[in-house]
Amino acid sequence: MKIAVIVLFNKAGFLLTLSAVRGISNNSWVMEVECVVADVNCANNKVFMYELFLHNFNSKVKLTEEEEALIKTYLTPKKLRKKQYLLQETDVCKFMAFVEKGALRAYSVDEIGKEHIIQFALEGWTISDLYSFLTGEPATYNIDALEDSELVLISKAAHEDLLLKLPKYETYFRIQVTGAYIAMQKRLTSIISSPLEERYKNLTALYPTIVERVPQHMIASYMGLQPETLSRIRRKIATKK
Amino acid sequence: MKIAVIVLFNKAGFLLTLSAVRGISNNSWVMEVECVVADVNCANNKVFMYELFLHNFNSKVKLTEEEEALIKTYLTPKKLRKKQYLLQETDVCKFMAFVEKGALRAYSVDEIGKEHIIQFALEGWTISDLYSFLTGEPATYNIDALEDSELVLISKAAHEDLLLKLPKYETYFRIQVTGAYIAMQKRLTSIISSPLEERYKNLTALYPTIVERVPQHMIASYMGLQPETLSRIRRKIATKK
DNA sequence: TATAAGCATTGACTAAAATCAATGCTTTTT
DNA sequence: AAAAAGCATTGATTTTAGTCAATGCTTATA
Repeated sequence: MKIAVIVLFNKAGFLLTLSAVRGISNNSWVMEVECVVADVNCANNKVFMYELFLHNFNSKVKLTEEEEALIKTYLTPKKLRKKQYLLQETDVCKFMAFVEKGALRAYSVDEIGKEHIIQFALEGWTISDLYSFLTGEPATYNIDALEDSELVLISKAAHEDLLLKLPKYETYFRIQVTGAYIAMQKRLTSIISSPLEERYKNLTALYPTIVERVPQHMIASYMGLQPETLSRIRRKIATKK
Repeated sequence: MKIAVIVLFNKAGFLLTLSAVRGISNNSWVMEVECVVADVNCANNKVFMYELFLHNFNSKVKLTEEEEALIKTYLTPKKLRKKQYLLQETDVCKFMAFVEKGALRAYSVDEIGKEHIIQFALEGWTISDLYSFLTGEPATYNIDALEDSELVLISKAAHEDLLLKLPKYETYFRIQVTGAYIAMQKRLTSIISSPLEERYKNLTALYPTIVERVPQHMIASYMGLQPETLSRIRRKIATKK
């Protein structure tokens, strides 16, 4: 006899339903449920192995098996449900987070309560409040999950230890930060020198997945615009074609 | 008998007058000229020793005397007169430049010929088109001198050699880039989240020397504004007090 | 020393983006 | 299944920044 445990969550990650069905027949409804069960198991129970992180690392600096094993001892896996915080303003940022799966954003909140998105992070990106992480000062950014996400965390202690013990880690980090610097410089150049229409086109060309997966008002925030303005720019582009 | 050679340059660095005075008396006019002569000699002939660069390096990673000597063999001194280019768009950026003395700017030029300043570099700062420098692609920025300047150049070959031979160089570079990244992230945050008045106040608070030494229309360009707009913001701030 | 170039400021006007308000649609929640 | 929340779009209006043109001042050039 098979037992299927049916577990349903809403998108924010709250448990909605929990029930068990015994003696499953082969009608289609139950077949579907079996699929869902498998999915849930996969997302919640399967040991998750830092695959993408290690792949990313190796593509920049090739590691031996022993080095990989060493690094793994410094990593912490973490799952975040949609809307959960990884970091809140005024807390000290204790981690750098590499995204194995999902999507996060970093944003600041101004005096009148408006959110301003400074960074998105999808699979393969790293997100953190680097200033707070490195100095121990309170964070000025909030970081939260836009989708259910799987992260690899590197703590401050791990970071410092790895810098000392594994020269390849310093190389990896150097390349990583340099790339982030160059990308941000391009973004800044685009902001101060390109008309809005160009900026939006560049963004969709450079990061199509972000534009697809993230709500449009967040793209507007990332561009420093009101959602209405971005909507009008999109219409302008669409009608021109 | 003393001989004073009188050499006068205009601000762009062109030689205006060259003459010699023999048998100098002690009246005040000639005394003044003697001072100028000393100054000119100092700026043009004195061997220049990477003092600030090495000081900056040591403040991040302490070097032994031998290591200092090694690094020096990789450095090239260079003087730039005001308005001279260090780098022109479409050329490949061959150097990172550390500013010992003077002031430079990096800027892009848009389709309608407008200049957009992406970075200033005063004493102690490093300036380059990092993307072009690291990839060998044509530069997208121009870099030129705002004042007569003294630079320490690090070539691509020197950079790569030092990364391999001197781990402390990698550490220095990593810290340098990380700092630049954090500073730029703050600038970007300010752009997308603060009203103009705040942005200008922040800029003067953070980099008073830049605001003092650089013409106002260049500050406007750095902020992504028209010169008239910055002028009006300054008046607004001034009248509020 | 006279002339020209560069720069900051101001005013009048135009263009662009923000704000306010309303609608229809989809997704979530109960 | 109904109600609520989130989201994108559109229109009308206000606010803000850009553009064009002129002036006075300082610095550079011939």
